[in-house]
Amino acid sequence: MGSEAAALLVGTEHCEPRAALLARLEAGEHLRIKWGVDPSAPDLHLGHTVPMRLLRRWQRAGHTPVVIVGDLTARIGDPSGRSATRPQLSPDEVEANATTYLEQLFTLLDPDATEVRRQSEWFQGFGLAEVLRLAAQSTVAQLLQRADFSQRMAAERPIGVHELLYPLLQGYDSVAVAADVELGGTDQLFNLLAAREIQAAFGQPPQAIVTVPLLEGLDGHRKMSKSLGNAVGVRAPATEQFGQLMSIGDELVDRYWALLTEVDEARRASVRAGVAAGTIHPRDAKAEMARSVVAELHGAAAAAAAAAAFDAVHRQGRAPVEMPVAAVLTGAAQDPREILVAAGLATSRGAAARLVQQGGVRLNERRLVSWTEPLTPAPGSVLRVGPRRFVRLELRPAPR
RNA sequence: GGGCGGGUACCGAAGUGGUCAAACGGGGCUGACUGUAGAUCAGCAGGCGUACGCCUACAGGGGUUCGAAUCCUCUCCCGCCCA
Repeated sequence: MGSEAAALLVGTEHCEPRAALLARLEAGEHLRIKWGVDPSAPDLHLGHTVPMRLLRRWQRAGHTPVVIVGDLTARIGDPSGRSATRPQLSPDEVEANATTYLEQLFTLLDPDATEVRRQSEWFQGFGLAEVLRLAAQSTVAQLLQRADFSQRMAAERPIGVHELLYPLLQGYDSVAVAADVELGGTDQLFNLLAAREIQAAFGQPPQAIVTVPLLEGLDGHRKMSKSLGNAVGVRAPATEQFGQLMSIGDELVDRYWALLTEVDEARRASVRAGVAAGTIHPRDAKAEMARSVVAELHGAAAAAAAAAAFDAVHRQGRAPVEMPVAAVLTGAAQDPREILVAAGLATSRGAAARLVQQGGVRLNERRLVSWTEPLTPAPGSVLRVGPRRFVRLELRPAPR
């Protein structure tokens, strides 16, 4: 069925060569679809789940995801552009990262129907002669066409020689696993295309390539990235994810919904129309999106609970049911600053004093007006900083 | 090997002898407002001291000076150009 084949490409950006790929899919071929992961950092965010979700769709259609762990390139480290040199990781660190990475991946994919391969499998024994042979497949001019290279050249920023090699190494990965298709983010377009050349040079039929859009971060402008601080962690608690999703701008809601859930286009279209017509409040549309995204990761029940907790705190101004507990009380009068620091709500006494001065501290919902007066809070009192940081205070066990 | 330009707070980036705990932007935090942790507006933003103050900080060491992020010197690191 043509529509089934086409469904595998819904939501993708580039596809090359599209007609040929569709033909193979419609012919019922089972394809090996390659996806590379970078184990230089262990924590995944929602941006990573966009290709993961597409991979799952292909898997369910009977194709085989071939996940390549870039253990070798992660170990070398990548100074790309930044002034700070990225620390080189030890094999153990890379392995640990890879393990947590795969754990998270397999919350979406079926591990039994997934092939996991490591770059080191074929690069470990790679000799200089083979590196040179691989390098001979491309020219500097070709490699410099990659957008971020040419930009860095123009900006007189450094480009490591090994970075030039990355597209070639990734391309060789495709040779090693005989990929039929490779999936990647839009930023990977160049590397994916380069792999086609490498495969051809090694006598293999070139893979088809499919790219998915990059997810914007919570700021709505730059791509989601942990180092930019605009990411939602895959393993973050449901309440935190929900709150973060509720913080995005309205214009981002439908895009997140489309990229991060399997909610069908009809439902999204009707919500879009409702918002446009004024019959659906934009806030409610966003909440529905947030709920379905969180449900993907934590289940529907957890998502509903997160939504309820969010409403309680932010719409009704009530304290959450669950909050961290800090055993900091001595039973005697204490400097409010000490309590704030001990409860982890301030990093220093000076910072604590500032918070009080700015009117950001409440004890049992009564605003503190001065930090000079010692307090004797009863055990169980709730200390609150700002709109959403709550800590329950308890007596400290007597030191002995 | 030679020439030139750099290394400043979470990030980017000003500052080139005192008025620098260091402009400005981003990020963060607080407040007001609100439909939210969004937008907008206002404020805060090294540590210790309730204050005059002290300590630590502008890659690292040494020095000049009453006084240095700013000048000299050595070291380390980075970029560009020439070879």
